[in-house]
Amino acid sequence: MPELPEVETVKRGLAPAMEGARVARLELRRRDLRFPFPDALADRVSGRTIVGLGRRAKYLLVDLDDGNTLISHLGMSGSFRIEEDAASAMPGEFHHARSKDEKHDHVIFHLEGGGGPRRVVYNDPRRFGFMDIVGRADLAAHPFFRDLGPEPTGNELGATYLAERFRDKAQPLKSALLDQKNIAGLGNIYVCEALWRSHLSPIRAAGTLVTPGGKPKEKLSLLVASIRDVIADAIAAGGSSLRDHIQTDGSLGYFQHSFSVYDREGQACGTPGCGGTVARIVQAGRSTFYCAACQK
DNA sequence: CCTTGAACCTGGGCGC
DNA sequence: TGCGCCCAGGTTCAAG
Repeated sequence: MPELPEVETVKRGLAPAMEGARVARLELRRRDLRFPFPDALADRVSGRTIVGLGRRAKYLLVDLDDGNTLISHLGMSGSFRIEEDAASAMPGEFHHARSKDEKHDHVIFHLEGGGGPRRVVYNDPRRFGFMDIVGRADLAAHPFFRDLGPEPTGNELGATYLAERFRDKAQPLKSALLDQKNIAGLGNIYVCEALWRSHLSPIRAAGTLVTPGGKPKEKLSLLVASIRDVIADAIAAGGSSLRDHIQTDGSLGYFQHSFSVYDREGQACGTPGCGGTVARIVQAGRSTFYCAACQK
């Protein structure tokens, strides 16, 4: 589920509980998620102190005091939650609501220091998530990160860069934006939303946003601005939260209420004066939502 | 090189 | 109540 804004929200939610804490024990409740856990993962994390949390694309990074970084990807259905000790636990209804999923609690950080003993629990019904551990110096060269494009936040992403990547590409915009080598962290939801905001069709060839000389057309600059805006808005809203994704404090996000096209097939397009209807098509095996009337 | 499709896995929703 | 089918935020392979 989690695209960049959700992972960023998870990171911010976990930081108070994890940063500066000592991992008394890392508990692995099975031998794998999508991939087998790396050798001796529990031993390599247990006893270490967490010096900070980070994020790259859709990856959560847990920096340890021995120079290693635990890498966590939440796949489609991964989530973290914080459990304080029983004395200060949430009311019964909350416990009841989550108890049925306990069989999908796969990794538990038993933490201590800077407050009472507590647990950070990784839950992932579909087990598309994965974890690895690597020395900080080797992070950028790790296969997960080596080919990633720039973050769509701040000023890292620019129209000139994207023009280089899109030049002469017949690939549809939807697929080009989902490709993590072009931009890191976008997923199905925010690609649909960014294209709608910039009035660009998901079917349109990426190369049509570049001049014959290789410069970004104005439309491409607008797309870059839309991508930055939609990501910033989603982070500001606390990340969206659909179905099985629950934020670390147990509450649901609310940005899904402001989706303009995603999961809105058949509804009226929100572009002022458009009057079109949101359609659902399938591209590369995945749903695309857009308005054919105003996205060209 | 490019693009598509299947695979990984469970659960929710819907039609019957 | 239940069965069967389709769908879901991501990534990685294999195949054409």
